[in-house]
Amino acid sequence: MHPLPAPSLDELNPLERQVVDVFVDGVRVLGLPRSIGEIYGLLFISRAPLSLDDLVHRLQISKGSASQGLRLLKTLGAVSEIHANGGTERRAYYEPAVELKRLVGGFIREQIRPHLESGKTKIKRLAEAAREEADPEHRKFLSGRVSRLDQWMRSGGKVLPLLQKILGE
Amino acid sequence: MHPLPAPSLDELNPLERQVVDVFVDGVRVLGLPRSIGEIYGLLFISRAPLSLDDLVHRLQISKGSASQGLRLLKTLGAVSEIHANGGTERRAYYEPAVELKRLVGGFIREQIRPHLESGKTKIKRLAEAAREEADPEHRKFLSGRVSRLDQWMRSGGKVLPLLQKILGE
DNA sequence: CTGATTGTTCAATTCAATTTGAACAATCAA
DNA sequence: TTGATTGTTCAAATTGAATTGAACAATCAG
Repeated sequence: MHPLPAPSLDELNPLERQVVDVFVDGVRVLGLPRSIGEIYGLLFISRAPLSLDDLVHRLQISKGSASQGLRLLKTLGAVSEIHANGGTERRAYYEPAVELKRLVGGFIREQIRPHLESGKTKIKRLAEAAREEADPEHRKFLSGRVSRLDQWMRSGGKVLPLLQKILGE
Repeated sequence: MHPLPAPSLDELNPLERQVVDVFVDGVRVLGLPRSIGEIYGLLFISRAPLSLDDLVHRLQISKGSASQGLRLLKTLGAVSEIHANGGTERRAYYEPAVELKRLVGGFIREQIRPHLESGKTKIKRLAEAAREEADPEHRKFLSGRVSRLDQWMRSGGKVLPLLQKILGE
């Protein structure tokens, strides 16, 4: 009479499902893995903090995924770990950071800045390579392009703190 | 005496290779495929416009990849197609757009705005779902979270034109 | 100590996005 | 028309990133 397994009590309700989907979509735009969106999304719409096991059961993801996902979210400053009982309890629970400023700041710091930095280094090397071009006309062209690249990087560096500032209001 | 094939004349020289790598890296941050970075990068550092076949040979990518890559770059406004002889020549050549403003504008228009739009729609549906929660306390919590999401979207919408403006200087 | 609980690590697998390549259009010259 | 050239499309193959899951710490209670 019951050919299908009973629905798990852990399943997400429709609202939770929708919210999680919004975040799954959102993080894809940012180039982050789906599990990150799932985890943050569920935390975001849950009234009480959730444990790693809660996430594993409700999202039906592996412990490994949950653990790694939480680690990334922590380094992004997007979730914080709390221990009940004034920090004496062993089990950790997680809450989302919900201030846009904080989220954007963490993302910029962890995902954008490192690329800007390594970009600067590479462009220095490019500038040297361009100077070695024999033909003066072509050398001029190459230097022009390299310095444009450099200009882009500077613009990026300038705009990031501004972004954080604007989004912090 | 020559156990390895002679190096293809089409290969990128070291400077070109470096530039292409910078762009490959750059577009990955933006969530775009490697081929996009390769194509744009080579155009960026080439003095003369290149044809599709030039790209295929020098980057050693398939015609399909080159064709699709160029299409995306055109919709982003990052390359323009030119036909010699006042537009009478059949073969198309491509040049990169090198103004940061234009590049950022195209990216925002094609890759960011659509997500913001669809996000808004989803959030409207979320707001309805939240109103259906029976428990008043929990309903309050849910509405709070949904309206925070809405706030984020608005901030995003506000910040994009500002970004374009700042980078256009 | 032993067993239970909580969380991490990482090699192997899975999955999704990109790339390929062959077939197909479209345009032109002879 | 035929053949050559240029470019597009899309199913299939490839590749690389995310996920899994089992083994391994680490911490605690009894």
